[in-house]
Amino acid sequence: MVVDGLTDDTVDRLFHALADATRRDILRRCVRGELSVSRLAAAYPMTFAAVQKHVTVLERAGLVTKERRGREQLVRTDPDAVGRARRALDELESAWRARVDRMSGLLADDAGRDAGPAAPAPDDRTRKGPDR
Amino acid sequence: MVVDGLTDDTVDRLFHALADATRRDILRRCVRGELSVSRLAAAYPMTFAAVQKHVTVLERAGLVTKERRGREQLVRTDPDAVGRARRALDELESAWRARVDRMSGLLADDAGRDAGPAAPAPDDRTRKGPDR
DNA sequence: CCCATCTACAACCATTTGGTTGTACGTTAG
DNA sequence: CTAACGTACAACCAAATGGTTGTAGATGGG
Repeated sequence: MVVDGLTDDTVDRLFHALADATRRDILRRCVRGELSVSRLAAAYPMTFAAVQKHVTVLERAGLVTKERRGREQLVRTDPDAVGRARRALDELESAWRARVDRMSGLLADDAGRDAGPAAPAPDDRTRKGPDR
Repeated sequence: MVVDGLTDDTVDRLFHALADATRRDILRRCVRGELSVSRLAAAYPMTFAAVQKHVTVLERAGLVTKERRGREQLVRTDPDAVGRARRALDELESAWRARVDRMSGLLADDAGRDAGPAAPAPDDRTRKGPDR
């Protein structure tokens, strides 16, 4: 399942990184000027190491970049990253809108609707999506 | 951290549900006409129970609704759900754009830039985001 | 009625996650 | 040089995740 140059794994990491309030907060904080990890860590009720891990997750998702300055490591959110998240969402939504539009046509003959599924999902057991 | 009526928990569940290729695939499949869970399960190399769990995750994230028809349970993706995901992303991005714009002003006096952080993150240790 | 189908749910297991502590290493300030 | 700071990383732990099997309750077809 690769659509727009975004691998399944990429999207997995992206959404997984976003699925945590602390990490989302780090993202918000690190756009208002890059912060060192230790300064960041001081803002949360957890250890430096824990925050460090969160930053790593964000980094592997491509949401954030680290840049060393002297002894500290500055974290900055990647502005393009949100774009990538949005594209992943768009990729999902495009399937949406197309089928929904097509469906609205099918909904016209509402009589035969409870005879069976509107679209018989033509031979879908061809082992498509999940490559995990 | 509640901004647009979207709780942290809500957003957590939303993104977590999206952070799995199988679940995203289920979403794509269930917009082209609602499918029963068993029919859905036949499309994946895993047990019915496993797929059932995935559907539950999607349901608790509000991405999908189940509707009983006879002995089968039809799964349909909620069209508004993507909107909610997008809003969550927007909420993140708005912080972005605002600060980035403000930052571009600060970047003008590039001389003093390596003396310290551009924005001193004014008293950020006020215990904001993470309620986990 | 009986049987096959679809669903629900509990119990279990391996792996991952999110957190901790502890140790080691480079860098800067005094 | 030495001490303090910022970081990296390993080891460990509890809880959640993603999967399995097994059992049991509704429902529809013959």
